[in-house]
Amino acid sequence: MIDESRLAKLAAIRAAGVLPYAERYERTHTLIEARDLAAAQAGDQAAAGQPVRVAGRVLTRRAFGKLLFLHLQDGSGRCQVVLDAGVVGEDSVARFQAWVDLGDHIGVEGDTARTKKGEPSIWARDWTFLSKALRPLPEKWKGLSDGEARQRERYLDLVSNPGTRERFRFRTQFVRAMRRYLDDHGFEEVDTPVLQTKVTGALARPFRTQHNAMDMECVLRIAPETWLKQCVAGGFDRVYEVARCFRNEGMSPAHLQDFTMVEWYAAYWNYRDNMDFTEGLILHLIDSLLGTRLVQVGDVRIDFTPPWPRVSMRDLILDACGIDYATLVDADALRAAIAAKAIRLEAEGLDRMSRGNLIDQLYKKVSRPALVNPVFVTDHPIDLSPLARSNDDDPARVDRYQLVANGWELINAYSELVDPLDQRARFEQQVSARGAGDEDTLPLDEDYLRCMEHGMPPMSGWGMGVERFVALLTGQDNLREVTLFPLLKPLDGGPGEPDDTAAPPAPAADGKPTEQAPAEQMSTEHRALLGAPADDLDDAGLSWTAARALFDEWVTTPSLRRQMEHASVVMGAMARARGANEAAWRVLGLLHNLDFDRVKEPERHCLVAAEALRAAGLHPAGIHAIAAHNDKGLSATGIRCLSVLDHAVSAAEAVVGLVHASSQVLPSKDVADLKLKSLVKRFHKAGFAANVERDLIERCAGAGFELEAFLALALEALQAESVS
RNA sequence: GCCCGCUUAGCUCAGUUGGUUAGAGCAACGGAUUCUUAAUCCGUAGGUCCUUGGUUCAAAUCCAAGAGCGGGUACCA
Repeated sequence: MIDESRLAKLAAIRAAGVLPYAERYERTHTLIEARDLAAAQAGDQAAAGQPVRVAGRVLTRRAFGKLLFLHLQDGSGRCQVVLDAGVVGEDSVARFQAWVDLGDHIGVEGDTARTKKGEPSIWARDWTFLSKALRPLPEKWKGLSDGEARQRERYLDLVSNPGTRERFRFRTQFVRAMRRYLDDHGFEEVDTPVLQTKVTGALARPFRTQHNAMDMECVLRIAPETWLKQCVAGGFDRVYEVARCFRNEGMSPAHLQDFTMVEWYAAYWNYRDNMDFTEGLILHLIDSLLGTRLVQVGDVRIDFTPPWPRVSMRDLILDACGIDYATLVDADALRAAIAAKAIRLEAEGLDRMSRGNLIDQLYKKVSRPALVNPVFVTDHPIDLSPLARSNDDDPARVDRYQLVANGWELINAYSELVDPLDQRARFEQQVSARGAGDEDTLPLDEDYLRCMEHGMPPMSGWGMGVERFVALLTGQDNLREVTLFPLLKPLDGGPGEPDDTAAPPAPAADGKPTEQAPAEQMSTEHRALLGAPADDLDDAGLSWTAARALFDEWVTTPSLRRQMEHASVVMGAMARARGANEAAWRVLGLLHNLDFDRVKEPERHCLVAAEALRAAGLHPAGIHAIAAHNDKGLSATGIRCLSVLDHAVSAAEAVVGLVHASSQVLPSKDVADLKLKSLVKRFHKAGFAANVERDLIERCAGAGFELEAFLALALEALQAESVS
């Protein structure tokens, strides 16, 4: 809800000739710099201060009539500002009281000094209005605590909860420090594709999307792995990427669908070199950013003191439950051993599960939850690692490790598989596993194989979930707490909180306000199809050329083509008269009867077109406007003529028929000879051109035109068109 | 996907066994105040109790369905 009193203040500011939204403000100090200057002074405001210019958001205010204390906050932190009528003048203080609300931004020019009570402050000599806030800040003491609000309106969380600000600052510093460390150790940062044609680099389900121009389905990457290894093949000996990845899978506190992974690869290293380097990197990050190797997450204390144990998965499981999977060579034997130990795995489809998956499930059940302090879990079974190098002594396992802490997998690393024949065999095994019903397998990647066939150096690398690590180091148990704007379902404009982006419904032709049809009256597909009404469009979503091409493809009957072209002309004139987007309005006019040649039934007319127009990219509100001109035929869908644009399309399409009919009865049959007076007369003569729907023409009122003015506008536009 | 929980003023929260006109603090508005820092004091205004339907003489409260969010679990690496 926009605050009425704030709007009134905004108006008062404007009325006084002051810009409520300033263009810029020259700062000399951040608030913390200014505060530190003041703090360094003697404890008395009489002491000569430093002149400063600062700016920030007004967070608190304590007014004593002629003396006013406030706290400003900028990116550095907070500082108290004192507005003393004896210094800035009584007018200035009064203006502040009348104009400034908590949440506004102001600039302050003054001198640093302490107050009588010793608070480091800035004594204003002048202040400047910088930006008016129309909505209030959250509670000033307790901040914003509602979890959903904190995610939906993260800016409020950031403004009012210092802990949130610090956490996201930490994330920035973490990534920055990691980049610096990698840069300092000979790594080069690259960017590889997010939009790709093949699922590659990990075992996960992708998000799918459509590439229109190339007419093909694409996927968003689940990992940058194979691209980075191709970089190494190309001669980047050490390479890394801070890679946004997308996995279309279940949500949980430890899984995001849209997350950041850092991956690096180093030529000539194996996974043991990798572990050594990783221990150094992580300790560097922790030491430089936290200053302690003890991290508290909830009740759990995690100790990063090195060296971190390196334990094979086989030993971990053996220790935890006495099962040695190395002696159990097939899935059934392992299943029997698990059953014999009365261990209950909760996963589904256990009886069909492969040996590798069973080992993985067993590890997750009996071992991983107990791993609190960092551990390198090494030597995974080969089944689950199609891109990792198999062990030279034991081909059933791979040279791989995961860094685990707090029960979370933080890093996944291996000696990379660079043998193209082995890699091809692994891919083929994946493909046959898929054939056997395992959905999450890697498809054969011929491009990647080809690269490997050209020769890759031995190498090792890893991927780290940035959110997981940052969450761990900031003591959070949910990754959303370290994601600035996590994905949330949109709220439809509920009562008291209307959708700010939707245009208000325009008055109907009779001048009474209309209401949007109840959503439940529309079928789901129609609702999706028709979109929300709008009074104007910033962008039709479809160029004139593209619209013309559709028009040529769909509309063949000459009279219909003429009618639609004329409607476009009238729409253009209406847009000009209203100062609306002429190009967009013309497109709507040209396309409004797109499917009329193909669809004759009134209850389907416009629906077929709507589908095609949506596919072509036309703005949903434009589709709504076009469909609304047949709202009688489409009444079952619940669509109604609501916005200015809706009314405009109806009026334009109908008036064209009246003008045409009127000009046809003239001796010359030329629209140039048609007089407005006669057009008006024929409008009111019901028998004349009876199938021209007069009530549609009257919808011009809903687009802001008097009837007669609208007829004049349409006539003039069509006459101008016919001469040109 | 399934199970459980939460949703009351812009924010933070009360609200008894179903019972008068749904309350408080902050924020807002009016007033007092030249050293406050969660300022204080006096006064005013602010509500679709998430939505819809039901039970009842009576619903924020009970029931049902739906929405959003959270937690668990499964799928999934």
